[in-house]
Amino acid sequence: MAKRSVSIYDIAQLAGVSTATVSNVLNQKGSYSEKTRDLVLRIAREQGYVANFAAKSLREASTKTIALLTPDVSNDFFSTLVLKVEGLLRAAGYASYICNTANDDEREDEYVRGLLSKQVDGIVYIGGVTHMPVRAAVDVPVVHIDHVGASGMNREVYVGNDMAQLGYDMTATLYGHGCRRIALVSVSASFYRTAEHDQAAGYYRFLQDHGLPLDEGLILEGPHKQTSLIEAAQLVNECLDAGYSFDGVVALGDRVALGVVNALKTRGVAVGEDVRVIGMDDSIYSRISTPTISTVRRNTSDLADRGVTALLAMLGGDEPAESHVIVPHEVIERATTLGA
Amino acid sequence: MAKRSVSIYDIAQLAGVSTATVSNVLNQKGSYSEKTRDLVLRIAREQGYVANFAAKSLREASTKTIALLTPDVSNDFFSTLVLKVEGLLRAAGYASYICNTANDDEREDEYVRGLLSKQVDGIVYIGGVTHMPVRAAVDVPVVHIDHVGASGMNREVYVGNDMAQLGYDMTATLYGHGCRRIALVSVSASFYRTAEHDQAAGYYRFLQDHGLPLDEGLILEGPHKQTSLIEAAQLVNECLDAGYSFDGVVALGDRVALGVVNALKTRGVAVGEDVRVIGMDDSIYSRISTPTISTVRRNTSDLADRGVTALLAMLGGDEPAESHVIVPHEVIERATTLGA
DNA sequence: TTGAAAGCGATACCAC
DNA sequence: GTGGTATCGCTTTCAA
Repeated sequence: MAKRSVSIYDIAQLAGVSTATVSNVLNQKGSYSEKTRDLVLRIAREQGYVANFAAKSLREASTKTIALLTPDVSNDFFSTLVLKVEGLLRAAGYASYICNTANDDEREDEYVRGLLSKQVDGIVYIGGVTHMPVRAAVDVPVVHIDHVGASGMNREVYVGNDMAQLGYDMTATLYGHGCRRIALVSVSASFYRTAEHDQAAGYYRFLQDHGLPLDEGLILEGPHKQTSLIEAAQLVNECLDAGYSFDGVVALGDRVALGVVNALKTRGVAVGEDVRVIGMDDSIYSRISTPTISTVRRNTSDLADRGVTALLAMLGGDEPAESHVIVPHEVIERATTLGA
Repeated sequence: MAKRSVSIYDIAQLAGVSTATVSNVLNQKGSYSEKTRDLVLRIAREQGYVANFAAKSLREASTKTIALLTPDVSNDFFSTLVLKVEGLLRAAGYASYICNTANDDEREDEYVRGLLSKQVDGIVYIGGVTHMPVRAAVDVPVVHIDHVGASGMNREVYVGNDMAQLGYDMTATLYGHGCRRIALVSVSASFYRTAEHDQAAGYYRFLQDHGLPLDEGLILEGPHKQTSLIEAAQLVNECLDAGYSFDGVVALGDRVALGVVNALKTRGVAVGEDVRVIGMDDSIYSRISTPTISTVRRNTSDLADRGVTALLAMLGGDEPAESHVIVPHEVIERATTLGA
């Protein structure tokens, strides 16, 4: 089906030289006269020559391709990360193969198996949680960016944020504005499971450090059976209907935060005054909301950058500088904590 | 760098048979005894054999891979389409190679050239506008889904909506609610250039058909230099500040609509009552807004389905049933046209 | 500077 | 039912 294209052999024939010479010219390797170079190049252009990637890969046992495994490209945060990683890799001469695992273990296995057969030179996990079965068979360098899933392979690097500290800082921000009854809202289910646990741990630690009581009624966890937005709103309503009250909300995600804000607004609560809310990821949701939502920015450029740097080092045969890279985060205060 | 994997030859040695037999067993082709089959399969499994994709592709001059070219994966509508197309192709045994062109002609050229050398079996353009230079060299089947860019190749199919009719219907919806001074807001720039022109044409035609005057002051076009959201809000403010007035807004996109709604709300206009607004794409933006935004749903499942069906037909060597497929759209009325 | 030839891994034709 | 072998397009050594 694919184009029966002109091969290096055809070019050689037309130029009256050998395939070796053509290959040299095309790859700017070895030596050749200026005359042959011009001739070969001209003919190649005239014939519309395009190198056969399969042949090249077969011969070189390398595809100059990196697989990007992400649970959900339609997620704002992940897709930004994917795009940035792709850009950096492209600049380094690597193509990216984007794989959407939909957080489905089986699908991921299938992918990884396929990727191995496709001879990808490396793998970058972006976001989500992974199980490990197939991973054992992988012997290309692997980088995890904001991805949970220890495995203990040799050429492997983790890049991410300090999620516990992040949860701590979110809580601290609210506390700084005078909040003393702070709720935690998550619609985790399985998606970010472990990462969310870390954040929750930070929240718990802050409460403890500051002598605030831990009220089980203020820990709102949804099963993530519907849109985060709807579910978060529901959790808030159930909580308030049950007679609990709070003056601050740590929302694990901007979508969740938006749901919380909407629910509060509907109940006539002055968000940013009576109740302060902070979300996470600095996504579009936090910016389009009225009032605008305070959030935590995790530097995607940094995450991508550090991850790719480590990967390229490993691809070059070097040991990466660190196997665990922590990128700093930054609290962005907006109307839901600063008030009007 | 890539795994120095067990080859078919190794399996043959260990099983004491020829590579031909191993290949047959592995591909369930030709004939072989049950005994050899079990033996070969067992050894292959034991050795963790994975077929070398490059070798296979080289030999078969086909990669069972389809390239998906989209201008912007972070766009809600496109990414949904990409995901659906990918799913359908996977089910048909094809892998997808997702390429983000960022609507950059040069980058697209680079991609297409690369794809050809990678021997993709087909190309699916999803959204956006394309120029054509490199396309001339392509001789694999091409499908355009919601994509503008005629080329006139032989194996080529267009799948999309009737954008002019869509613009017409949007206007008609507002008209049906009594609107008579209807503005058109677009932040097009180059992105959907032609598609938006079609929609605008539908809007013009409706005005004409119903004897409404065309007021140049109500045609708001932004250069798309910033977020659609911000820009749309700005356009609305400028328009109103200039003394124009309107009772309906056709927004070419839900993000644009959201910007319009926000601007109006800020100015104290009762959206859905004094001014009615309709957007397009039925994206998350139209659903999270307060008030919820009326919109036009373009059936992504249908678009993906029709496109993939046509592609598979062409890959199978058949002529596709139609070269231009128009998928119906559907107006979804919400609070911004129905009122409270 | 240039070329002949081996070989990457898998497939498929054609004998046996 | 099974196996020898040419072949896909390219890179790379080694000689000339």
